[in-house]
Order: sequence, then structure tokens, then C-alpha cells
Amino acid sequence: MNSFTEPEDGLTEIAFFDGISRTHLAWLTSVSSSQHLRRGEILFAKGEPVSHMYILLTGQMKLAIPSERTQERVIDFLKPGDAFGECVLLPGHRWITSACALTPSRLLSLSAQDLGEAIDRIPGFALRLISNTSRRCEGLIGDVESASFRSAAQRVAEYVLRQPRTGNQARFAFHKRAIASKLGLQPETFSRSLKKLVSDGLISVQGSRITIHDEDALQAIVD
Amino acid sequence: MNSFTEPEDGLTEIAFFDGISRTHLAWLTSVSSSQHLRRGEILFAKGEPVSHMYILLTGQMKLAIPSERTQERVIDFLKPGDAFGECVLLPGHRWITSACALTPSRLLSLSAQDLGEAIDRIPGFALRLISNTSRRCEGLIGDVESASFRSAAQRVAEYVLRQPRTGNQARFAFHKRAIASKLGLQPETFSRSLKKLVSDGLISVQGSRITIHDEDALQAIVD
DNA sequence: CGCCTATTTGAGCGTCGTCAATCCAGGTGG
DNA sequence: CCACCTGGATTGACGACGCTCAAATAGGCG
Repeated sequence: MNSFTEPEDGLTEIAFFDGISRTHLAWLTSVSSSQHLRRGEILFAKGEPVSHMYILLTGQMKLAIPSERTQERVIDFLKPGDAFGECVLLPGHRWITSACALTPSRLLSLSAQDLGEAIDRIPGFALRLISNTSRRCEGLIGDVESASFRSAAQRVAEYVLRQPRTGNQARFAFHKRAIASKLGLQPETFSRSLKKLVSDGLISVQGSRITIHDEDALQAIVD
Repeated sequence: MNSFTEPEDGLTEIAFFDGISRTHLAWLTSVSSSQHLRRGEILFAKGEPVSHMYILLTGQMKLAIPSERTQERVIDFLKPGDAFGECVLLPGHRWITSACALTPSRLLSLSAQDLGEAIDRIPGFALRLISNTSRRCEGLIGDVESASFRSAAQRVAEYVLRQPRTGNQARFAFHKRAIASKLGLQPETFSRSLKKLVSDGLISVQGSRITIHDEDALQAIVD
């Protein structure tokens, strides 16, 4: 189900493929397949066997650990260029997270065998993949660090500071419930922490819009 | 400072190098360097520039995030065959953890350039490295999952169950303080949780020795 | 415009962290 | 080989931060 109209369709704009020749991209799209997900659609669920790895081309997704008893725990938000599922290399492995599209998404999927070939044939592919996975690892370590050393309000302040800004305006790109989960907080705690930052005059919030009034004080809170 | 007496000295016993030809191992040892660490010695500290990646050959090490205010947070214990520091590939990167030898240790170090060459020349090297990093990622996700969903006693029970056993005997391979930190607990909380498992008759503990009396009940506690 | 879900707000509680003192073990030296 | 000694482990008391449950409000999508 290779649905690309042109072999390297769209791939050149993705950071992950930057610097890889059109020839190699053409080969890659010829062996891999592309899939579309609707908003809310599940790509895989925790516990299922891992058959492919994926590279997100367009859209937003989340990796999360579901729970019957309580809220799911969001592990990461994915953006175009993010690769995930390298664990396809570990034989007989099963997913330890679920993956779900937050917006309509398009992604490229590679079987373990295709992945092996890609690593052999495409110069720089292995390097990019290792860099990608290394970065995810460091992100997780950062999450563990925050969870270990910072209070709820500190984590929220940290998150706000990390958001892309235009002037002193930023926004929450995801539901607050999901952001709270990523920060290891309950929605109520997230809401109250945000409120504290507002009442201290550091930011103001209207829906998903944030105005940052005192970046230095916000930074000072974090550490 | 290449201190190997034979080119591939000792490497063949390490899982990471299993299946890699002696020729390639010889090449690897010719470009890489080997270092020894004494017990307690620091390999690198958080914040320092990353110049090499490492593969632990013998000994035990820990990766941890230090903190002035409170106890350090142990991120992972390392055993022979574990590779770490792939982030050497990310330009201008600095360590986000510290690395410290828990026992006398020997390790192999590779510069970013050597790493790139190793990936190009040695079939399977990239695959092993990706697998290694992927596994570390999954371990971190497991830690986040435990921290999110399980109580202190559940985390301790889970840890006990994971330890290698001979009969119904297991042991703590590290200081309880360090294990507590890995589980995201204070030493006091770890001690009290352990005590609860003992007083419930599931295990008994003498120093670092554990006797498991009821594995099923222990497993039932975890989830 | 109306329903359905997300978010906010409130009240109360429990788990775990903090501080401090005591206990114990393992390593060291006499 | 034994006693000392130092750092790790345990125990106790207490408090706070964040979670849970419940209800009200706001917001977004059809």
C-alpha cells in the first residue's frame, strides 16, 4: 500500500531526511509503506507485537501508557520527523506504550527487515536513527529529573517556558489533561498550579493562550 | 593510551560484541581506547561536554542526576555490555547525568568520529547500538510507568521480583540507598516498604540477602 | 443553539518526604 | 582475631504536597 504519488513525496521537508539523497529517498519510499491516521485513531496498543517502526511525516501523535484504574500516562508528544518503534529490532517484542493520532497524521512504516536494509544502504540513516533515539532517551531522563526534583508548579513553569513563543505569547498545543499527564500530574493539580502562576502575576492564561509577563521570575521558579 | 595486550582482549565475552568478527574487533580496539576506573571514580559529571561514548566491559557503574538540595536520582545501573553516551552524536552536547563506577571498572571509549566509522565499517554495530539505546529507552519508560501507577511498596516488590534468583534466594546488588533512588523513593520510604513486605510474610531480609516466601502474592501486589 | 466534554473549583485525606535519633554492619587497624 | 569506628540503615514523629471524589462552569464541536 505504497500511496506516494512521487517517490520522495514530502520527505525532503522532514528534518529526519535532511541531507539524504533523492535516490535513497526514492528507494526508501519504494520499500516502505505510508499510512494515514484520522484524529483519535490508534496506531498500536500496548501489548501488541511490534512489526514495524515508524517515522511521523505530518500531524501530531502521542505515546502513552493506558491504565484501567486511573488516567493514562502520556510518555511523549510526537511531531513530524520523529521516529519511534526502533524496538522492532528486539525479537518478539511487544509495545509497552500505545500510539494515538492527535491530529490527522501521515507516517512511513518500516519492517525490521526494511530497517536493516535502510541502515546498510543509506549513509547517515543509522546515525539519524541513533540521534533520534538518544534524544528521546534524554527527554525521558529530563522527565524523570523533573518528577524527582520539582514541584507541580515548577514543572508547569518549566513546560510553559519550553513552548515556542511569538513575542510574549505562547500556547498549549494539546489538551491540558494531556499536558498534565505528560508532566506526571492530575488535571486538577495542573489547573491549580497554573492558577498559582497567574495569581503571582507571572503569566496570564485564556484557554490555550498564554501571555508571559515575567520570564525571569518564571525561570527563577524552575530552579 | 591503548592498553590492550591483545587486540580483541576480552571483548568476545561481552554480549554487545557477540557475533562481530575478530577482524572488526581488532580494528575497533585499535581506534578506541580503554580506561580503568577505581571504585567511586567519576567518569563524567553532569554539564560537562560529551566527547566520547562508552561501552562497559567489566564492573558496575551508575548513571545519576546529582542535586545540591536533596539526594541524587539514580537513572540506571550499568553492567558489562551496556553502551552509553550515544548523545556524542548530537553536536555540542553536554552530559545530563553523571557516571560513576560502583566497582572497579574497565570500559572502551569511542569518539564521535570513531563511532561514525565503526557504524560504517562494522556490520551489525549500528543495529546493536540502536537495540541497546532502544532498550534503555524502554527501561526509562518502565520507570515512568512505575512512578505513575504504583505505590512505594509495589515498586519495591517489583524490584525484588526482577532480581536474579537461586532457588528462593535473591540479593540487593547495590546499596539500598541507591536502589531506593532508582525507584524514585527516599531511603526511609524504601526501608518502610520493605518492612511491610516482610511483616506481611512475603519475604524476609537480612542485610542484602532476600528470601522470597510467596512469589505469587508478591506478583499480585505489583498489579 | 445545544449537548458533551474539558476544565475549574472546593473539601478532605493519604502517602510519602523531612528531620532527627538510634541501630547495625562491614571494613580497618591494632 | 577482635574491637573500634564510620557510614549506611532503620525507626519515630510530623507535616505538606498532590490525589481523590464531587460539583459547578466553560468551551468546543456538531
